Amino acid sequence: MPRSAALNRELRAASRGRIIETALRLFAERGYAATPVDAIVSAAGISPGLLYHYFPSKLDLLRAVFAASMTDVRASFAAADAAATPSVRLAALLRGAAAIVREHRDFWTLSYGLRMQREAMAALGPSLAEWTAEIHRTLERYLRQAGWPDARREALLLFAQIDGLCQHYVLDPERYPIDALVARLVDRYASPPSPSRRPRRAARRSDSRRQT
Amino acid sequence: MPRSAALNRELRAASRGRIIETALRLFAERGYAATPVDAIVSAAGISPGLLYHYFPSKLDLLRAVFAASMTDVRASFAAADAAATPSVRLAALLRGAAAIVREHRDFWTLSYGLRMQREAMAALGPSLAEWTAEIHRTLERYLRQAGWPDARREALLLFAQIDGLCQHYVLDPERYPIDALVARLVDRYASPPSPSRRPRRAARRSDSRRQT
Amino acid sequence: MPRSAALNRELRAASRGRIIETALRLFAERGYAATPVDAIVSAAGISPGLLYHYFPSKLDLLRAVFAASMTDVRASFAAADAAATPSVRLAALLRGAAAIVREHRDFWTLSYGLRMQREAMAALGPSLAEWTAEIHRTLERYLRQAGWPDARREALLLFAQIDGLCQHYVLDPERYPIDALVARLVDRYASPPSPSRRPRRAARRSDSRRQT
Amino acid sequence: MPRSAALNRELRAASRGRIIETALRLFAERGYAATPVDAIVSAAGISPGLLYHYFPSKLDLLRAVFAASMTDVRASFAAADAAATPSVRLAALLRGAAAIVREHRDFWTLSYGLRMQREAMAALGPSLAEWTAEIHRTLERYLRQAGWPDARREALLLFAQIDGLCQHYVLDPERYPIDALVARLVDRYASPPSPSRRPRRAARRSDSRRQT
DNA sequence: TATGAATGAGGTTTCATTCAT
DNA sequence: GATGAATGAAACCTCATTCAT
Repeated sequence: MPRSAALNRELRAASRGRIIETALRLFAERGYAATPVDAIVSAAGISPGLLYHYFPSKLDLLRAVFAASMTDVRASFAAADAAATPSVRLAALLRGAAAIVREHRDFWTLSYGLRMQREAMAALGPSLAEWTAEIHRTLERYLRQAGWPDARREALLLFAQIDGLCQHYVLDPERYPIDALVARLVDRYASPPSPSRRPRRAARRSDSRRQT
Repeated sequence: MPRSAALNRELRAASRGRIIETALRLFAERGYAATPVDAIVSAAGISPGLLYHYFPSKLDLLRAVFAASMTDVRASFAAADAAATPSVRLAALLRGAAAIVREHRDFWTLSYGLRMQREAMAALGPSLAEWTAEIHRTLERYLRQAGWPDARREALLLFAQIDGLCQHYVLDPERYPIDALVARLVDRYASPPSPSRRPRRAARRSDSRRQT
Repeated sequence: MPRSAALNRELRAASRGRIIETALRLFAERGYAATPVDAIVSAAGISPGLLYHYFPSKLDLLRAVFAASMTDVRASFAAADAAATPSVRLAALLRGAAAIVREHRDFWTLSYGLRMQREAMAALGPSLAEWTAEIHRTLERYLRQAGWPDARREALLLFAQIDGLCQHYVLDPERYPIDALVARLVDRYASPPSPSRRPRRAARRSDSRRQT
Repeated sequence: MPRSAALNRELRAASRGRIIETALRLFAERGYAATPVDAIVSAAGISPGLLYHYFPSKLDLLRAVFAASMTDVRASFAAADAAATPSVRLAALLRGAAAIVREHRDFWTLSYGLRMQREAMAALGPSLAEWTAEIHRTLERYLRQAGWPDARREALLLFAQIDGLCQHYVLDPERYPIDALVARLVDRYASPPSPSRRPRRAARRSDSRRQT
């Protein structure tokens, strides 16, 4: 009976989904290590057995939580990449970051809380670290394409700033004016600094002109 | 006859100090919740009883760890405040942040890992949150005194950037070029943007007209 | 498919019951404070986790032990109250006390061992103290109805005597002749002292006069 | 220097005494098993080392506490024994029991709390049990000498009653009218029951006449 | 698919006791 | 005689996980 199989698939997906959502919420609130499986189980209104039916261990549940959120995150960044010009892409990336952090607040809370812990990160696999590196490379590329001098360092500075903004937003989402701040950032990075302010870098200025 | 009071003081200070140091290191490495008291105890080479002789609970130990590090942190910021002119103060603050994060890497690792967790922060008391607010106010004051427009938001941007830099440094202290990045920041914030730069936006507006 | 609800109920009742029984026995033997939870756990042949699955703490287990026994105790006293005449009721109450203490020896051992400790009693709640007061009121009522003068004090005396008997029985159940003693008490309290007996004291007074 | 030796003896006695007093008070309040040595130590204002200098273990301290109080208790009963006639001796014993329990409330609280626990009693040695048996024998002797029929059982009844009274007093010393109740008991046991009420015991009555 | 009773290793904490001085 | 830092076994309790149904 194909119908019952389909129904089963739906049930599975629903249950899995609910567990992941609940786990994400609680992990974000209390931290991964400080959240008992029982807390997730009772918040999700299921039995411990069921959770272990879907996830072999608490750590695997954490991995699933990450995987689920990362899919969305990657999609957003891919969208930014589709924009026409470098500076538009950069603006899209910055605005996208703000949008993502607002939509996936719990995920970022969890990530920020976890990323300082070597062991946990190792257990999560290299995906998060790789993603971080990728963001940095992307920023660097955008900045270079937009004509910024020393794009590597500039990317590090900008990445730190975005990361800080997102984190401060997540810490106080009600009051932190992330949109206004991102708007100002977008404005500031709309074009590379005018050469007149940095006489030292006259040489480089000519470089960037050539690239244009 | 009992041990002399001075010797007792020394013994106490030594034990307390060793416990706090060890706890800070392990909390930073594995996270507070994921670090068993026994791990601290055996790393410090003492008995569990002694730890509880000095600290009523694991949470109190965490508080003591914070208190110990915050003393140093405050001292460093106070030093920055002593500089003569606003822009020198700002530079001192930025450089001081980098210095502190390098000297107290474990402390910042721990703080960054913990600050996302409501419960833990509540248990730690308002001191950390207050300190954050104070940093922001200080930054805002320095920027305003240095003649920056919209100092409040500028302070938020700058704070986010410093925070991000420190965090990225802490994540990869061997390779992250924090000094170079802070130097660039100092340079960038050495003087407020000259009003003459504003026309750049006007220029762009005419650009977009052309595109239309 | 999950176990049937009925089977679960049985399992629960069986486990809870066995834990309570075992706890009562060990608490009686060694005292509440001197009985490790592990001793109960291994005597009951279960895991520590299961005990805490049913009782949130050792103190709650103690409360449950009390609640379980008090149910029986109350039932017995209620039965005595159903007798027809005051003196029969009194006799029933006295005999009932002896019966109860024999059937619930461990419970009384535990109570007698615990009731001297302010903290423990406070933690157990007012139920035991209230029950004591109730016994006294009941005794007083029976005695008054049976025509005893100064029933209040007489009730205190009688209560003290019953309590002492029960306690001495519990201390040496093999040899203490509680039934014979209660029989004599019943006999003695079968009817109030006849006013005609008072002259005995008058007689003695005249005796002493002769001696003078 | 004999002076310093004498001084030492005084210091010893004072320290020992203070520890015993404090221990008695705390053991009575919280129970022996539930009272940490540290509680005694800090209540007595001394160091743990000093306590162990005087008493090899917590149990030995308990033994010392018992020994100290039992000395007083025995003295009081010896005094009762010195009275001239049996009925006066009985009255003296009853009043003495009330007096002792009032003066040594903590001791009785402790004893009553402990005597239900086999292990603890065994560790305390046979002295308490022996003393109990002795009281019973003494009561029996007094009653027999005063002409009571079936003195053995009567002694058990009376002992139970005294014990109950003392215990109820100890449970609520502010309000329990122990003196009035003991007075009534004394009155009741001033002379054996008049034979007219118990025709069965006519034979014995003639015995008592002969003794008069 | 789903339940929930049950496990047991290990977590935090307590506490009787020791020992250098 | 006296101190108090230090010990370590054991106490209470938690929590990730299993398993019969």
